[in-house]
Amino acid sequence: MIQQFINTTKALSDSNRVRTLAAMRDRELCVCRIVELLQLAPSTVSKHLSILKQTGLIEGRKEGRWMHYRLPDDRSSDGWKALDWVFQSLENVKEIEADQKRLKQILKIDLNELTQIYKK
Amino acid sequence: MIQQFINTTKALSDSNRVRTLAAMRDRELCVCRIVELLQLAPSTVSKHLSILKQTGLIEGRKEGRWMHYRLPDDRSSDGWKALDWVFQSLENVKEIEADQKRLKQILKIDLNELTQIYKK
DNA sequence: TTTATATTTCGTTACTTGTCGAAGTATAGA
DNA sequence: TCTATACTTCGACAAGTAACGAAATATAAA
Repeated sequence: MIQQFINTTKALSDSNRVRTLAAMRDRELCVCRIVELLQLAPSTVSKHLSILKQTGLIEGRKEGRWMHYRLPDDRSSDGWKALDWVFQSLENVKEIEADQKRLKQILKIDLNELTQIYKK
Repeated sequence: MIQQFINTTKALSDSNRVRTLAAMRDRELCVCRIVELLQLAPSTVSKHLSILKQTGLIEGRKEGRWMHYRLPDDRSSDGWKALDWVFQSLENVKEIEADQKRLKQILKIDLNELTQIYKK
């Protein structure tokens, strides 16, 4: 089905979703950290994550109250074929580099503290 | 700029545009043949082609009254990095195989005859 | 020069998509 | 058990997009 491929390209045609994938490159992330990175409403981020999950670009794992998402475990999956191209295309893209820098700070924050931040 | 990458994924997130790229894989095509393949209005096809051209996924060449489009000459371009992934993903996709078959018939038709077909 | 042809541009319309806040669900802790 | 928390689902709305036909442009042929 060509629709499967189109679903993947559609999933990749939003910059917030692409930034999310880039942020997950080396680690899994809980929803609240992505909310903090993208500065979007939790409901919006959740929608983005569900789209990425549906196309097999990420996987989810629930741990207590927190939901953690990461890139697929299976390196030979179709999802990873797309991701390899995405990450190659994103090399030296300054917005992504800025995200990586900011993400380092966000990762230092304890999960219990973090959600206090965007509550205000 | 991440926007450059997003423009490419947006260009690839329409099945008629993807079918067009697949059809051009082994040959350049004039607009009227793509109109015949996709069964869309010429103005619609023209718009699709301009989107593909703007993102560097195809190149255009004018010859008399006819406009011919083809994949980029420069195999090492960013466009081709995307195209390599696209074509790999499209392997064994039945809609694309059906297009290739139909395209063979369309290529037999002389350009001067062809445009009479969708005029009715 | 006039007419026919191939394609593009423009304006309109129907549909899709990203966003939010409110409400719902599920889990942890008091 | 009750409350707070982390996330998701739902409904609404604004912005974006694919489609068409009509008009414009450019080239070839009469």
